[in-house]
Amino acid sequence: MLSKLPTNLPPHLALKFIKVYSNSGDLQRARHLFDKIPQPDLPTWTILISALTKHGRSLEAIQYYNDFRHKNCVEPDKLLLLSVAKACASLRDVMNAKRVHEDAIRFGFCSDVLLGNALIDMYGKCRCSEGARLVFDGMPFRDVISWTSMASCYVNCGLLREALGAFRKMGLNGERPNSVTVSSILPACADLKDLKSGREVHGFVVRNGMIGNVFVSSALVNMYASCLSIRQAQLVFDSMSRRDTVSWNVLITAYFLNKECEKGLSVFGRMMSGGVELNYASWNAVIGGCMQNGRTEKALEVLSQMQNSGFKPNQITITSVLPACTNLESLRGGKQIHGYIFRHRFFQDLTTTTALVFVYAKCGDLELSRRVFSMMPKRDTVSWNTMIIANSMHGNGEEALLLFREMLDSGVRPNSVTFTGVLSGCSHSRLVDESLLIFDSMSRDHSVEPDADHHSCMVDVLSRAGRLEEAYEFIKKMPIEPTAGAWGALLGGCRVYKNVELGRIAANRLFEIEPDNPGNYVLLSNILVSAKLWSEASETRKLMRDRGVTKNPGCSWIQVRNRVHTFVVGDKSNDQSDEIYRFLDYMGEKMRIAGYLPNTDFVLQDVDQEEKEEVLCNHSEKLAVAFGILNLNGESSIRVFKNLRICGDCHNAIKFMAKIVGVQIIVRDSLRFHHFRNGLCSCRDFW
DNA sequence: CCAGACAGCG
Repeated sequence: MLSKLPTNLPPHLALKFIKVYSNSGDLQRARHLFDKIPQPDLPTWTILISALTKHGRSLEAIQYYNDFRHKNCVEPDKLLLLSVAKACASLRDVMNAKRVHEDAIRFGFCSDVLLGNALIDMYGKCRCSEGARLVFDGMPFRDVISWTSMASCYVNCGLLREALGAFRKMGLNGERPNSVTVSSILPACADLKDLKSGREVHGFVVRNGMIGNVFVSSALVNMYASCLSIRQAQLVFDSMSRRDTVSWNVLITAYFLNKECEKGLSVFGRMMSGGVELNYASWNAVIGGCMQNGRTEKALEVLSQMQNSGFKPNQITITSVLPACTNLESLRGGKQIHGYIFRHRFFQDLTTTTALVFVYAKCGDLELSRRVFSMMPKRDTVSWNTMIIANSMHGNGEEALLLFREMLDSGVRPNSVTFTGVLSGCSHSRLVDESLLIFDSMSRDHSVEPDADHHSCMVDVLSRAGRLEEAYEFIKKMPIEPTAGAWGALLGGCRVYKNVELGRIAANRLFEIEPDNPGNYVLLSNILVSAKLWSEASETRKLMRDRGVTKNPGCSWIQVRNRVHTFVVGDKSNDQSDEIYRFLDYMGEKMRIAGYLPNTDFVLQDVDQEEKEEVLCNHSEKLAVAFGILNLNGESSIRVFKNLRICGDCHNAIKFMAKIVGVQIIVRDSLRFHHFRNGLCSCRDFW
């Protein structure tokens, strides 16, 4: 067909045909015809470029615009620049945005409000507030749209206070905000959780009769929800005369955000039975909401419901349910979703890939985590943080530190999470001097003020290095109130280095701050027992009992093939229990020969020595490890998960087991990962 | 020429 088109048309006819084709959306023909014209005139360029933009073919529009700039001596007109500005906005193409801006200045369109507004909007979509400001400040006249575009640009750039400032200032400059302004500004109040400003805007909305606008009222519901004023959110929703899918989605999100899962689910139910059209955001809001509230099983149930309704999980769905694979510690599930991500080419997306990096790390497979990270085309603060934290969890402080330096070199700015990650990595690897340097540089070089967690990390660094007095001094000199994290770090150090005196001080503070945490009583009791202060140890346990605090039952689990097998202390409920105990007996003998001595300090019950040793053999982590070894199936490593900190005797015993059996044993306890290999643990015995 | 909801890190 194309070949049959007339060629060598006179210009006025070519323009006519290009116009017809462009308007009917047949851009293939329009382009074909255009490309044959040796010297297209301005109206022809404009027609083609604006048609391309209008039909979402922004990349082509920009290509033609650059052609136009290169080979043309014709000046662009306003309409042409407007179209290209729009194309740049939709592609967030800052480089070409600047060219359009340049041309607008060069050809004297600076004083045009319409084009100026379009340029502000373009810069806003490109997240370039400096550019937008330049245009805005240079405008001789500004209207509501100029102000709204500027405020909207600030919101896009995360400059929320500036956005609110623009909203307030425009009134002083004689421009009255319209409903678009209001719905641009409310998300800023929401993100800032600034209920006061939000109410102020709400008042403005009521006074100006904008409440009937569905954009405005949905934004109000969202604002109240973000500020955790769920009743207000519901009231606004109830008062709405007209509601669309987004209004409902916002209300669903509101309840999940306020931790009211059942209400969120029931709103979703009412939405479905009321015949309101569902979209991806509706499903994702429910699935994501369940995930955020720890309702993993429910999330997966809604996921299959979603698929049954003909919605294929999209990038956001996948990113929301990925953490389910860490909640269940299901590496296999993670790999399945990885396949899905790969097949659907969700790989370019930073958020999705970052979530995957984290899932692999949390499932215990740091190698896979590294591999996904290394394939990421670009990385932002969160993705670097994730990889740093992954290494810290696995006890690779040196690598965490290297990644941190690499992150700085690549020009990505660290935030407070970055430092928590690096510092905790340092503490696990005993990198004391390095972490002191980094701690000092936080505020000075990176304008991140150390918070309570960072201080706790430093106490941990010093405590694990055995510098307990220094750690205590550090706590005493802290500019902020020491948290349970700080005292807990000191107490942990006291356990490792058997320091009774400081252990008592730390524990007594902890008994005040978090009287219900059983771990603190257990730790102090362990310290006292190892110092042979039996009566004081039993006093501690009595204190715990008197306060009605009970030790959380320890439990360990391991996934073999598709099933998760769970063990508690002395568990005999597993199908292979007999085999497990026989194996542990046999192992015990071999371990003793290799030099293993049971450490009964970790037994809390008042029983005699022989019984104590027996109780040790029963610990859930030992049972799970034994089960794993018995079901290796040719794998060279096993992964065990435990809900509490690993017991010291088990830690020692597993080192022997890993050496004797010749496998890698990975145990994730409540704090970190331990990689046991060849008689050693990656934590270098500072668990 | 200006507006909304759903996703990642301790």
